[in-house]
Amino acid sequence: MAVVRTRLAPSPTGKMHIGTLRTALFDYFLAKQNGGKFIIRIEDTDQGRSVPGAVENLLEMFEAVNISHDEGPFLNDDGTMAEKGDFGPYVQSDRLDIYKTHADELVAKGFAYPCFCSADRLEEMRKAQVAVKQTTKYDRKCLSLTAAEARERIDAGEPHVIRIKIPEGKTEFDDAIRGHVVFDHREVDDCIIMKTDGFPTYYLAAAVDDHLMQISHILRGEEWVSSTPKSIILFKMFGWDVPIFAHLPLLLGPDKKKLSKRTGDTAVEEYFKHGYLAEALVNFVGTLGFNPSGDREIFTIDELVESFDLHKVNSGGAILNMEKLDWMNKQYLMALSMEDVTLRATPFVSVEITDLVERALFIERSRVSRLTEFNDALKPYVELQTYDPAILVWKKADAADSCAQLERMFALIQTFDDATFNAVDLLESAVKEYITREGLQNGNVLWPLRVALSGQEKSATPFETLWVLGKETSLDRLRYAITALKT
RNA sequence: GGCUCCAUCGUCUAACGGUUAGGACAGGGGCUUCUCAAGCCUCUAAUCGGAGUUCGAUUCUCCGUGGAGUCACCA
Repeated sequence: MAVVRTRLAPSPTGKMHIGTLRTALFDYFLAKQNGGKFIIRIEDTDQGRSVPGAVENLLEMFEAVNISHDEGPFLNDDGTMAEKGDFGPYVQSDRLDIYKTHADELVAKGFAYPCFCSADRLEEMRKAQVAVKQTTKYDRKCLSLTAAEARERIDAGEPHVIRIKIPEGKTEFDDAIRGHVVFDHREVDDCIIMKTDGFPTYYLAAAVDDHLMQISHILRGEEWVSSTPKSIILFKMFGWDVPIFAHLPLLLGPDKKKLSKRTGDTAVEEYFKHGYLAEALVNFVGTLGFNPSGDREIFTIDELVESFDLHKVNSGGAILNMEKLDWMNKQYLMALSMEDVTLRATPFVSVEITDLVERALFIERSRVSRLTEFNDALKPYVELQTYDPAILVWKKADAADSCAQLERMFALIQTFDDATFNAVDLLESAVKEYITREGLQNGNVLWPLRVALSGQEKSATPFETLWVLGKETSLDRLRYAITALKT
């Protein structure tokens, strides 16, 4: 098989879209699996829509999800950008002369023609076509111009565009995901390939670059299938080999329509802000429309690279199941080491990161779904929240018993050494041995102990809480609870 | 509306033409248990409809139906 070269060709019009991430992932899977290259190319041919900082944001997101490209723009440590790769430049606005040359070539060959129609005329024309239920497409008014006439008007400085002259016939192609697709050219518009401002449109720029950059597989969203004939026609006009097309199923909102800002979060950045881990997001998005099969749900990125198969990609759109993302995020959270939890949670936490906070984060990581929940989860550890002393009493006991148990615990815990306080399981066995030795019931002891330590009816185990708080704070809280029960 | 694509539990999905149609999320019940979380067990829940091919269709073909995408000097 020839060298696999995939490319992601985003337009810098805002934050990175979650669908863009999925396409990027599949590009990456396919390239890595075949020892190929993954290229990023910036499609900024619409000057009006380009947003400053969008490329930087895109590259930052790539860094965040830990997938790297082989060619294209890269972010330097100082925030400036540089390019890597032998097929640059990788930003289309730096390639204008290339497109101009190619457009001229098509005009010279009679495959394309200048058009002087105004936006107003075009609109009128479309209205008329819609009125008689015709396909809306350019009526080829300017095709009848002679070369001399056109030359004269261009030289006179008249604004014009270049349109491709779609030949008669039909375009057939084998989509790697969808199979055989046929389009009759009667449905294909003489679309514009060069705009008045001298910039190319997507069709021309993408075809030229995909060829020049030796792209073997074009992965893109399903919204592009209907424009595929235009791309293929261009490849053929230039006499180039046509790459393999694969149209990915759309990512849908809860309304089953193409995911938009109205119906859910579309920006990858938003998912990070909401406290999702990059690994979870990659796992989730990377298995949407593609499943390695088997009864597993959690996959590392390398496992996805290994098992990826373009031909096993679904063709139906996928609604984002946010509950499942939460569940998946939790799976990753629970697997984090103490060091990693601290690292990930720190940006979401408003209190100072102390040893106590680190321990609390480690314990709470299996009790939250998203990083944003840590801040609240931390509060009872950092500072005892006021509570009704009545909650100290276990449902099967009374206040007097609870108070007595707390006093015994106070005495017991005073005897614990540093080594015991250094490990949750040591604390647990020490307390439980005492309970057994004294012939007590777990509930009578553990419930008041835990509530006194956490100040909460629902919380982590008393042993975990002891470990987080340390001896001194633990005893303080027990003393407080005992006093509260006595008054 | 034209064109194109798509169709398995509510959602994400699995199933060489032969399975009691499997798994996961969510939901219900239970176990465990000092509470919550986790874990384990369990229940509810799907092949859009109709023809055809076949000994046998979730799977192949056709026709419906439904949904989506697209019809810009945006990508």
